[in-house]
Amino acid sequence: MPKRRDSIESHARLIAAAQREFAVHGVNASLEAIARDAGVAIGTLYRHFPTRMDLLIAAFEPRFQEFLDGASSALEIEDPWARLVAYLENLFRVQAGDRGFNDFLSRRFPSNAETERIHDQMCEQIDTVLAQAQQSGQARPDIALADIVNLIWSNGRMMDATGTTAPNEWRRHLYLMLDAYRAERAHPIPEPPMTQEQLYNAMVHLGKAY
Amino acid sequence: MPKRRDSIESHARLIAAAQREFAVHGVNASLEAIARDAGVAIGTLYRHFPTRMDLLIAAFEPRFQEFLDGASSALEIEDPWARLVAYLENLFRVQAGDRGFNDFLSRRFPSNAETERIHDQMCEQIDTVLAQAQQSGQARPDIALADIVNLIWSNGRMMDATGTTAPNEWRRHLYLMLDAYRAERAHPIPEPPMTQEQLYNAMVHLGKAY
DNA sequence: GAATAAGAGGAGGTGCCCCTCAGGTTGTCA
DNA sequence: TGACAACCTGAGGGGCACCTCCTCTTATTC
Repeated sequence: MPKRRDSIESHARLIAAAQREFAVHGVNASLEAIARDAGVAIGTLYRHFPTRMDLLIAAFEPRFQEFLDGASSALEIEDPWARLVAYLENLFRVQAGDRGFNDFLSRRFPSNAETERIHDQMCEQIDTVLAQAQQSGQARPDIALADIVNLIWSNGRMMDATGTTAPNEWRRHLYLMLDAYRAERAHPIPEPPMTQEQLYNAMVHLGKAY
Repeated sequence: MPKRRDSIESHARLIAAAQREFAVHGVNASLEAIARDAGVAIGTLYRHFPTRMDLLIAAFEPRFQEFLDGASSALEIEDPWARLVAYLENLFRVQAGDRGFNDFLSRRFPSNAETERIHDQMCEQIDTVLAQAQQSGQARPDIALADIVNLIWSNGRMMDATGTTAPNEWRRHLYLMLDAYRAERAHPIPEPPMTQEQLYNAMVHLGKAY
């Protein structure tokens, strides 16, 4: 918590700039560009946020809250299928147009306990909502968490391509995929889903940008 | 067409190295890394391939042939749905494990007439195969070329994440999506597909790497 | 209003990449 | 075998990004 007035201001400007830059360029956005955008020197950025992760967490905290609020509402829905749909719609809505937040949800950062906790929590929640829809016979039994994460990944790539020109395309993609998830439309899938371990490693691997 | 023996050899080594590097790092792979991998100096690379695009075309030519051969076989299948499935399975099989070729198919390079022709041809083919499966009542009528391209994009991101650790995951994803494409008991999708123009722009935009 | 500690600035070292070009090398052909 | 054109090399300039650290500035406090 900084004390000096100018320090507080720099802090706020940096967070705002980071949100803008991460939203457009993803979590690997240039820190120098963020400092420029905030109107402060690069040294000031590093004074406030020694690592990229510090800045990421500060920038996405409100967005993650937004996600949690929406998730709570969704989880109150009675019907398991409708609950799954609402949960996923909320999950993707908060990502829409924010390339960085999608990156953030797509990956794992093993060296950071705080984000690991967030991800564990989210994965567990998705797992539960999905399992309930499967138990009710509405969702096909042969899909898994990994398939949902795959959908998150796809969404990121769609943003890379469409930028801001097709801002609702995520919703089309989601509803199309939901039709694939329905039990009554299911046909056998020739490959098993990724194991938990494969999924985890893949989410980490995504961080080693290529 | 180079004449000197050493030149021919350099040429071949460069193409081989480019195939390896593009496969792992995508079409933006470092040209210096390719030269290193080929065991030639960077100047030699530029002598043989003045632009990145020249190298891309040389590197992917055989892979594209492979695709065309598989596509021909698929197109001979009688049943329109089975034809669509075979066509897509071939399309994704040739991309599997080659991040660069996926990039190549995912994008448009408006400044290069040769690749534009290739892409036009491919889009037209997909459009036809899809339309036939729709006319036969097997594929739902509310999907379009853009949805298939979306699947190509998704595939690329899956490769980013899984690398070589889950080499058959593309097949799972494809078959899941095929279930979404089936006409029987399809549910309405709340958003329209991208227009041809939006799709084209998105494919170009993907090139402006972020 | 002066002292001070916290903050801001930004030059500069390092690393990676793009691309060019001057000068040395070598395969080929007469 | 000698001459030459084609070829190869790699240093180096320009860009961008990361990150550090020394210097200067300034809000605050007494």
